[in-house]
Amino acid sequence: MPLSDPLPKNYEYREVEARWQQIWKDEDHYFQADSEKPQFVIDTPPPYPTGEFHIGNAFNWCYIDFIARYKRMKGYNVMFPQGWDCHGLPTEVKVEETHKITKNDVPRQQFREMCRTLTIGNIEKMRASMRRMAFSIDWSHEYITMMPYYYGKTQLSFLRMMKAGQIYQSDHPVNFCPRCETAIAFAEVNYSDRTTSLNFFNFDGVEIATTRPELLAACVAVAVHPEDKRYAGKKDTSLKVPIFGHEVSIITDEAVDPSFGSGAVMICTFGDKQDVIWWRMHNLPLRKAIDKTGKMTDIAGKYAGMTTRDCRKAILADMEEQGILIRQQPLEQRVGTCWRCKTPIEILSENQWFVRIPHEAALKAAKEVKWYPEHMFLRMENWIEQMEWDWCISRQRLFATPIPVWFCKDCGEVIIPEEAELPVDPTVDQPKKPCPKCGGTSFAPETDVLDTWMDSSISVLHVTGWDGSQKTPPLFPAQIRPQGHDIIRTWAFYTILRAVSLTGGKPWEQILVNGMVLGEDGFKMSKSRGNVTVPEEILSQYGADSLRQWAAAGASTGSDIQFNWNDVVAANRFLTKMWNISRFALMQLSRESYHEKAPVTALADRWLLARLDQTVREVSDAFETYLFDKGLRAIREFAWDVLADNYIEIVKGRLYGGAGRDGACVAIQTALNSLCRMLAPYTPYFAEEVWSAAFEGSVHKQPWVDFAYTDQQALADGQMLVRIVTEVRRYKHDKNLALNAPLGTVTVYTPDIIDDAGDGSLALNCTLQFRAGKPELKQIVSGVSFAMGIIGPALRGQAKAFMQAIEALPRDQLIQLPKMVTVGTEEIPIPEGSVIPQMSYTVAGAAVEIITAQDDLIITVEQKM
RNA sequence: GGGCUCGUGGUCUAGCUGGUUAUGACGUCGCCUUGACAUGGCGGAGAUCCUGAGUUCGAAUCUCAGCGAGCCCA
Repeated sequence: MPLSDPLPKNYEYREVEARWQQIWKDEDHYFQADSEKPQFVIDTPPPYPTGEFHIGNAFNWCYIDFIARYKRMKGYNVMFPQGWDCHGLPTEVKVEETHKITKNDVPRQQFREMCRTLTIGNIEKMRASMRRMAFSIDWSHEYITMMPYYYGKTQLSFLRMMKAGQIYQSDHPVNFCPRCETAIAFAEVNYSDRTTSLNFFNFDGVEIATTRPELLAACVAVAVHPEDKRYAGKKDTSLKVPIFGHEVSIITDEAVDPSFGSGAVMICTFGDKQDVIWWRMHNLPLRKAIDKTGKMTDIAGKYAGMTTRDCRKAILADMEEQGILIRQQPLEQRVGTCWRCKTPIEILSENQWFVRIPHEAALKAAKEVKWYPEHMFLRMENWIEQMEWDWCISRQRLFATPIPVWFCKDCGEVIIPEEAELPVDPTVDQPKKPCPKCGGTSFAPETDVLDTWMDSSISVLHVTGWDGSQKTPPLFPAQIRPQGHDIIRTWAFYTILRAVSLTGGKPWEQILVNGMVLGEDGFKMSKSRGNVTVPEEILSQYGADSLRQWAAAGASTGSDIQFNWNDVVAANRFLTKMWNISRFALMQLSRESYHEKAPVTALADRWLLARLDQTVREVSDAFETYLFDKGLRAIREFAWDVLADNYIEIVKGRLYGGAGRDGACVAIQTALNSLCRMLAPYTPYFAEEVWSAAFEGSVHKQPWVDFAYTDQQALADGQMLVRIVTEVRRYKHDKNLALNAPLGTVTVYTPDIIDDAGDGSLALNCTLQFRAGKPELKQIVSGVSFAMGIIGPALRGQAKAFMQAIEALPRDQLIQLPKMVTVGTEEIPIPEGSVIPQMSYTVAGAAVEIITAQDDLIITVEQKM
């Protein structure tokens, strides 16, 4: 064993972490294509390359890395790929800001190139943080969605689904962000509260309340409740729209709330989602009053060209002038906003591309996946069941995967490329053949691009080796998807949908859902709140291993986790403690040679190994079910409480003294070895540093701990030994004695005699003798306790009265319990073992002093005079 | 308005398939520099387990209602 150099006094995480980062090789974590081992493929989330790896990412990746490292040690062929979900609006916005341009100021291709350059730089920065965190990523399986090799697959998946009839083009109302000038999906709509004014006005004799007067030009009907007596007989009569003058009918619909305003509502195309429902149900005409840039269209007459805001003011002013504006009142409402730019969305009817939602198949696949924690499945179920519209996948932006389609200028036919031609950019490339329908040779490119989720929702297909040549990719399905609960309805759902549509099966066997990271104040981290902590700050103050422990132990799996410096500091202290334990262990093991195969016979040594056995099982179980907090707690308890505070203190004398030293050395060596392995997934730097000082090779190449040691007697007696030590410590403390002060003869009375191999005497600096049974002292009953586990089931409703009866008995009767007791008017038998008298003792003579007197443990001391 | 999750010492947190003295950390108080560690050891104080009702012999744990928080959705 390489034990020549003692460990330095302090654990310098800065030096250690930097050093191992240099020594470890990327290849150590590569997935081996030709391996015999069972595969464990992780469908890692591809983060958006903002340039900053934030604490939410760090938290998520810690979970992934715990799993990857554990599974490797368990003998799996692990793939921990790393993707980058590049496309999207934030990068476009950043480029516009940086270059002080708008997307239309430069050629399309040049703008996209600027986006790519920015993205590459951002990825570079984030990779550095991830390496510092010691994430065991397989960099040979990195993917960047903006690269041709990836977006070609996105396009291929588009064509396949289109050919299968799962993707279609349609004129349909969609959520539209006028600021981003693009359609967005429901998943991208957020809702926020705002106060607006509800305007009551005279609509050709009917009072109408509306929050959107600017949509008057788009009014296509007025609706009332069928039972509303105020409008009885008015059904199908027509009204003249004020200001604009076109005629609309009165229709009836159950969904109108008669108690809201006047009970009559104007239907416009489109003010909100309800308008869309009515529009479709009643087959109403379409009047587009707002265009894609949020300006009024020609049908708005003199208001054309105004923004919706200006138009609202102008129309309200005109209504007032005409004397038809009755009154206005404030109204709290929730308005849909674009999740990226917070602009209120409009619902516009535009020609867009859609993916059909296969509700049943998606739900079935979602059910087949094992969810951790289980209840997260409900979120998916609720989402799928309430989806009404298909998924709008076209976007009117630039930095995204192009939709691989042209239109024949002569006949309008949709032209698609051969799969072998992919990737294509229809705004650059041309179809290779004339139009199959009319033979035309001039084409218009589809300038719309794909929703970014179209890229990221095939991550699992990409990492499992999908290239379109096979129905099921070679490594499909992946074993696990780790992700946050915020993207269940997006990434998780879309991935299931795409896997079902393209392969017919579930994408992963398991999904592990982690919580959100909240700030120290318990609120979501946000710059405006000033409660943001970045991983780099934690890394530079306490190191990666401490941050990783916070992620593991800060909250149970699935719960949101509050960031907390205390936990990071505590994690750091644990490393210090563990370091000193390791130093002590290595010092002992190298101080003098010992027999590595020596039998372990002393009680303390057997107790340590039996407790280690328990710990190993607990930690292994925790990893199998992804309860990382539980695993780390078990390790800490074993290392700190069992090993350091009790075991080492108890056997120190034997380690220095000589006799029985071998067994202790074997026990310590075994414990240290196991601890390093169990810590390896949590604290890879620390575990490697200690392992390399004590053992051969890399801890990360070791198999998971395979240790079994069952010894019930040692567990019980060891625990008793710990109690004895604790009691004597307390006694010395109470007597203001130093803990190593000599104590004369201490006698321990327990039901069965304990053989501590002389450890107790050395540890407590006294002559410790063990006796079975009870001492010759004056016994008194100080109280009584009950075994509820016996009394409850045996006596049910009589339990309380029974206990009261027992407590009412004279205390001295409890030493020899009677067989029966009177409860109320009834004599009932006392169940075996149900009543436990609490004994205490007094000193008969002055010779001994009592340290403690409990039911099963009495300790006396005979002070040397 | 609906769904999900949660409410435990000053702070954060475990337990929550009902049954010893409710776990641990941070903080706090006292004692101790003992040959791994003062970034430590030992000991202590500190909890109406959000409120109310119910089920039960027994509730932090199960049920219902209320209050409050977070997330997701309408």
